[in-house]
Amino acid sequence: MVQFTGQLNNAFSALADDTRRGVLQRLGKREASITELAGDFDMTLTGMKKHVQVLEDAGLVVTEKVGRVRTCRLGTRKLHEEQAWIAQYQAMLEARYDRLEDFLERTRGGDE
Amino acid sequence: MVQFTGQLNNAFSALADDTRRGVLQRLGKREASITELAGDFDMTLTGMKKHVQVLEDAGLVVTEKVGRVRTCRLGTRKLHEEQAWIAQYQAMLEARYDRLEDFLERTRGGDE
DNA sequence: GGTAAACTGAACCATATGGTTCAGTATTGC
DNA sequence: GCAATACTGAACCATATGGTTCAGTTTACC
Repeated sequence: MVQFTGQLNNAFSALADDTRRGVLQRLGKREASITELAGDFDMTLTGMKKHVQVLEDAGLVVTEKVGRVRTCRLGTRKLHEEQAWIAQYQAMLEARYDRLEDFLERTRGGDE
Repeated sequence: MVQFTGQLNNAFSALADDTRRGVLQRLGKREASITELAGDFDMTLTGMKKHVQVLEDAGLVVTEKVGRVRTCRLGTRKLHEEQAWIAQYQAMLEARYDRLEDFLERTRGGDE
């Protein structure tokens, strides 16, 4: 099996934070510098830089420094694996529910 | 707006760990005691207890103690909000892509 | 050439996380 | 009643997280 788990860990933990989810939505509207993002989320440059770093490590954001400003944009990661994991989990829940239904059906048949 | 963000934080951070995702899949097959889970994941009882606590706080697992054994089962949380967040993010990416396409289309028309 | 802007890195801080051990407590079964 | 089982709680540990300040460095602009 490929090393999907590290990717899942990174992305899920990147998403487990208000500020970072906010930054993603903000970058959805328009690219932004660190300064802009720090302003929008009322945080120091250094603090925002760290969040951006986390998002970049998770592949959710790419940055490019030209001159003295670093521009942040949404990355290539589309959260397909994360979506797939959740979908598979839900399918499992469904299957369990079906088995329960089935069980109740058979039990009812036997009891009555 | 309702306080969805705390739920998202809890669930995403609960999912950002191999062991915990493993426990969820394990519990999908069959309910289990803390001892069983600790054995399956080669961890102390106390360690596993903490993971189960995190999952329980996120609503992904419910536990019930009868006699001296605490049985763990999958909870009621179906990750719909998390799935929705991801879907909305992907929709945003799509929309951006469409706008880009549109832009390129218009630019090409003007340039050629 | 000098000042301001934008970022960066190191250091620090408080708290959280993921694990352990150890010392209980409560239940079970002989 | 006693030993073993199953869990629990406190304490501890190392490292990570989310933030700060402060002291640079680089770039832009008058």
